[in-house]
Amino acid sequence: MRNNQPTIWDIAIKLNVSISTVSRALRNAPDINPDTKKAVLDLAQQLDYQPNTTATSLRKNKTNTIGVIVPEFVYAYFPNVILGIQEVANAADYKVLIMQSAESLDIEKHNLQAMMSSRVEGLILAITRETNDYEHITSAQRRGLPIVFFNRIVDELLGSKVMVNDYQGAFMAVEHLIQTGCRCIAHLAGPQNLTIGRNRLNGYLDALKAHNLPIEESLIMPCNFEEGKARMYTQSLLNQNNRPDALFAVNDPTAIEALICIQENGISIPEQISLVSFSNAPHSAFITPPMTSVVQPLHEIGRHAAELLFRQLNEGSHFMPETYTLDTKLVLRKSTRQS
Amino acid sequence: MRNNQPTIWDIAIKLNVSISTVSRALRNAPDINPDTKKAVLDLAQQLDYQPNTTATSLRKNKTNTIGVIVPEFVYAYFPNVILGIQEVANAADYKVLIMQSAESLDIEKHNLQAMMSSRVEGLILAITRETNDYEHITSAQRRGLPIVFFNRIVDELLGSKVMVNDYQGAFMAVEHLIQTGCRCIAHLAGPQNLTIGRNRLNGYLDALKAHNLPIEESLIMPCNFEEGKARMYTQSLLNQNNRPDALFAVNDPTAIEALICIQENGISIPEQISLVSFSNAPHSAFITPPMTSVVQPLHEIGRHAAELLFRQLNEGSHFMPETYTLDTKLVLRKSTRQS
DNA sequence: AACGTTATCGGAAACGTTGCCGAAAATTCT
DNA sequence: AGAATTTTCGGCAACGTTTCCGATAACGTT
Repeated sequence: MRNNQPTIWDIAIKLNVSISTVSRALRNAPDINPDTKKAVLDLAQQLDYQPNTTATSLRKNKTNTIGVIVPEFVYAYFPNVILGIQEVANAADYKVLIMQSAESLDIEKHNLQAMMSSRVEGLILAITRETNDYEHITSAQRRGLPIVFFNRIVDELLGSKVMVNDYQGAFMAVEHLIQTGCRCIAHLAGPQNLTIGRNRLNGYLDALKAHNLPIEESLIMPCNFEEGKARMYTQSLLNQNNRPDALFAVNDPTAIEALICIQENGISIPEQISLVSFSNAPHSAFITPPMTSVVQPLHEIGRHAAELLFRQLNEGSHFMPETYTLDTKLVLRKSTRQS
Repeated sequence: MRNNQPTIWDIAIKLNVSISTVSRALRNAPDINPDTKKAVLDLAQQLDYQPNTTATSLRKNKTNTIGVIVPEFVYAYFPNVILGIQEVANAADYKVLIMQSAESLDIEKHNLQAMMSSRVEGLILAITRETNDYEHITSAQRRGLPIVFFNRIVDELLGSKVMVNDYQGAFMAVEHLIQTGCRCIAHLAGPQNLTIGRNRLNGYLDALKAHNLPIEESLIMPCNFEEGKARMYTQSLLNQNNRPDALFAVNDPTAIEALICIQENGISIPEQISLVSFSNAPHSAFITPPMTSVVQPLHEIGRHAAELLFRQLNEGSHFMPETYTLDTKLVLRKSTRQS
């Protein structure tokens, strides 16, 4: 009932040749008579023959598949990166196996096992926010699995990495807030085990220092990408005696939560509080108000990650991991004041 | 360099048993000594053995993989549906192979071939807006590939289908516009070869009729999901002598384009023009102004599609295709007037 | 005419796994 | 004790493909 697809064997008996000959005809083998080759190709076309990739994979010990594991993809960030990945993978005739870890370490481990079991030739990985134990990852690497990391990056892990200039982006964002008159700037921060979280925090801190503004620990909120945290911390910031006049959010989901909270409190943006986000959700331009945002080149992140992975696949063991840092730019919209 | 993963053969020689015994131990075969089974499992664990799924697939003629082809996934709709699909697929221990057709028939055909070549056991498919030739699809079905359609549905194709109550949703939306005082309601329509386009148009038409409003052909714009069309047609609507006082958009991307165009023309929503969309992008609530929208249960669409597919896989040839229609609801926000 | 060369092909093993079948060993029954 | 049964295991073929190796036939060379 399934499995009614023709095989090279079907072609072989129908043409009264051996399966070796059919196989030779279907690839571009040299030692084959042009006539028999044509006959095979014609019949293959007529039967709509599709080579069984599982058989080919097994025989050649090569699956032509790369894996992608992301924490989620309901927000625009990861789908857009994946788009870039698929672009270069398809061009290289590779399939892409996509899995979601749902920000759960257990699911990430499980996904990684499934990837290993599927014998993906390489992996592009953004770890979960709760991944603080890397044994499953290093073990896969010891097995010889090339891994390219992006977005969620930790120093402890070796391998190629694609990141954006988080520090510079954060610095620009906060500097913009200062230049538009904000003096009490809070940061809704990301996980500090991830460079993305640390670098954005450092950009925030250094921008304050560069402009001789004091650093208040109480203005740095550990939202950690966790749903609901940003909303909670924003509320507590709004309740503080010296209410901040600006918020710098570590990413879009965090910023959206803050936005909702601020609006629920009837506080106007940007008159009373400025808000700047870090990401590039296409809808940033349409939310109320249009959000000033540090923009990342999402497709390029995906493309570069995939290209690094394929370089590693091709160059083999003497490939040295590379870290690619892409620039960000600050797009001014209506959630911050005019300078 | 790759392929350094242990096989059952490695386990077999190390324990001085046959590979059959190892195989029996690893699955839950009955005829095996508990002691040797334990020895095998222990060693497998120690070696971090992962079964080679390509070998298993080839041997069992079963890939434990389903395919998903969608036109795009940068907008929130498809990622959310895929989430639902992955949920039930993972629970059934199936992998999900995801491809994008980028609204291109050629790519869709190419993707379908790749799916066949990968021997996916079933497919969940939303065709492109330009798919008007179904030979590649029916041919796959004749081969025995179960296909479940969603979102982009045409009557000509047989198979299970998951849709939402487009007619009812459109009717509610337009009725709401009428009840809030709109009298000249335009429709930014979808492709008429798709039921999604036709049903939403029919809901629009019948709502007008039910309230004794005239139907103007010039108010029905064939945007057809094509990028830029909605913007262009909205502009031409705004230039008309009797400018419409409401727009009903066939989906979110279309509505967003209309929104931009309206705002660029300095026309206020909803005072001068009401706007209602059909979809459930999570950001609908945050755009300027928050958009009144016909909401679809995205996860449920994915879940039902996957469940229908698995039922077909399990029940085999005597499964009769089913069409599942999910209800929509109208969420009132600020892009339409208060009634 | 005998030889070497080339073009073209078939046989067979292999990739890692499963599952049937039969064999040996261990157990139970008479 | 011998027979019958059960438990446990190994051998082997198979899934569809690739690829090495050797065989055959046709050709050209002396």
